[in-house]
Amino acid sequence: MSSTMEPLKARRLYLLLREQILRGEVALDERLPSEPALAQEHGVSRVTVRRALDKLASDGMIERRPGSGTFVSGGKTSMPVVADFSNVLTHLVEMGRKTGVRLISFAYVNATPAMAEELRLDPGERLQRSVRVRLIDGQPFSYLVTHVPERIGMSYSEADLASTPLLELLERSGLVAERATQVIGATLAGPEAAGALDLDIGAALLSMTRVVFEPSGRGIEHLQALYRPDRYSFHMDLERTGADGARRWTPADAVRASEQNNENKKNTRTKRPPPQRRTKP
Amino acid sequence: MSSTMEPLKARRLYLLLREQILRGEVALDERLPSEPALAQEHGVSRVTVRRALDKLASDGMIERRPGSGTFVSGGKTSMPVVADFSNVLTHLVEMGRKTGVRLISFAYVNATPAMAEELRLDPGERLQRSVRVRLIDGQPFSYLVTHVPERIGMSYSEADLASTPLLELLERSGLVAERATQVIGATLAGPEAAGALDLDIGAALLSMTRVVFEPSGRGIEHLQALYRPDRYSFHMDLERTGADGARRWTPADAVRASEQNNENKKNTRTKRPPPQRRTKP
DNA sequence: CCCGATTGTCTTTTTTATAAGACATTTAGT
DNA sequence: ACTAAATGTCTTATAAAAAAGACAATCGGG
Repeated sequence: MSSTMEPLKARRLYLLLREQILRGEVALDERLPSEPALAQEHGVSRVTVRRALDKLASDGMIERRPGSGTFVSGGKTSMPVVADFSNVLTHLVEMGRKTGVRLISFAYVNATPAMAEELRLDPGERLQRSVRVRLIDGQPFSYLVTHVPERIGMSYSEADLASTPLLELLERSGLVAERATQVIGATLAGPEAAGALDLDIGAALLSMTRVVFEPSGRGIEHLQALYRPDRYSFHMDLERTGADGARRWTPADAVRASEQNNENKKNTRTKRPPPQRRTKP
Repeated sequence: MSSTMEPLKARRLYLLLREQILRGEVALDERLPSEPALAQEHGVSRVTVRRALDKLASDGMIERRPGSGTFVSGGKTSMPVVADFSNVLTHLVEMGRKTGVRLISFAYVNATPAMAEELRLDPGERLQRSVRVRLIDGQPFSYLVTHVPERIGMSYSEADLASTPLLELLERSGLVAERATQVIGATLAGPEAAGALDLDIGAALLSMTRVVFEPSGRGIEHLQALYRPDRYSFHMDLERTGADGARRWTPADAVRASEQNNENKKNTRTKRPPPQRRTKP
């Protein structure tokens, strides 16, 4: 299965160290082996080790102190902006108000066969296609490609799109969103998405595809969303209800945006999350 | 933000074409530009174009016909094994029965500070750490790293782990799982996960971190799961309930495993999904 | 204050990826 | 059967990444 397109050695080592750190195999604030040691251990040159460490440092995962060594610096400093889960979409609407939106492109296109099928429309039907980027604190965190049937898209303007969440626009114009399907997956960043999200090409992205239907069964919105996983993730709290025979997990809460953590590699000494644990009775 | 670790040209082109195909900018079964044309268009040599196309072909995204050209071959042939959403975990338990499990490693370790905090335990407490790979039809689709407090882990054997889902083992030994938190994100495959999941290093992975608590508030399971997004994804169907004033989206269904599609590059002519659309009334 | 070990920054050589082109093979159409 | 255009497979030259080593700058500890 592995093709000949082997990653470069530096990238390989980067991903290896990254995996170890994320998994906690190297504890927080612990010193990594020295560069010469890593070079020998992995059978590569020090230049290569250095490139891998450079990338880790720019990710904010390690901190390098000349003369002392390189140290693991708080891997997961994600702190929440919690929200309700039962209303995933509603939450997104509300969040749309707090965050900024950049409209990248806006046009009318013919539906591809695949798109038409997903929206339960006739193939070749005209669709309004818009590409937007959502920002939080001026930092992009999601890349959204939306397709809406032309006649529906006519009910709002291009300017509306840059300021108001789409679902709100749709309901405002009398449409009823009754059913929706969502698929959450992962993919690699292509040049477009990477550029819009200020990421390297080939970075990991959280993807969500959502199709919203009106009571008649016809689709009124097709959304392909790509998220920077370090700035956005899906959270849910579950509780077990019901007796032992018919036990169930019921959602209580979900979808939260992580406030970005790193971003500035030369910041004021990595703060690690407070221990805040509880002693046993 | 972009570091100096630029992807190679072949990889860059691969991700570019991949993005275009997934986004439907090149329709299904349509012919791509010829190799020389692509080379000129992107300012690279034909060898590089060729390497990018090789990778796309091994992903099953394109089909190359000597003398004719290269064609897009059904990008998303994912077909379901649907399940209920309200009981995400229950579903996983049931699915555990249908799929195979390979136990990769099994050991007792000291809790890292981060792990102890997530489980609300004392730092340094002994944990049972197990690494498993879940298979569906003999193909790996998830890589699971589980941490369980030692005394709890004692209640079952290593062999149990390879055959029975962990949550079932826990409840079988009298423990009550009352609360759980899940976080869904995305990450890049390191060497370990990539090897276990039969993927290239640097592939995109769906990640889920789950922590289960008993009524006392102490954690009894910490699961770090990595999924191959082409074989596993989270699905949910939502319905809008309630009146216009207090409209809500309520989940109806979720978590499904896609039956794998490609995998064998030399298979019996790519079958494309049946059109199966509906005509308007 | 010095010593040893570390990261930071060069240079030079070797290895690998890419570029450029020639030519064979397959296919669809005339 | 022939032709035009496509992929498949080479060869050789160039550009870029990696290896190997030297040396300076910084830090911590004895």
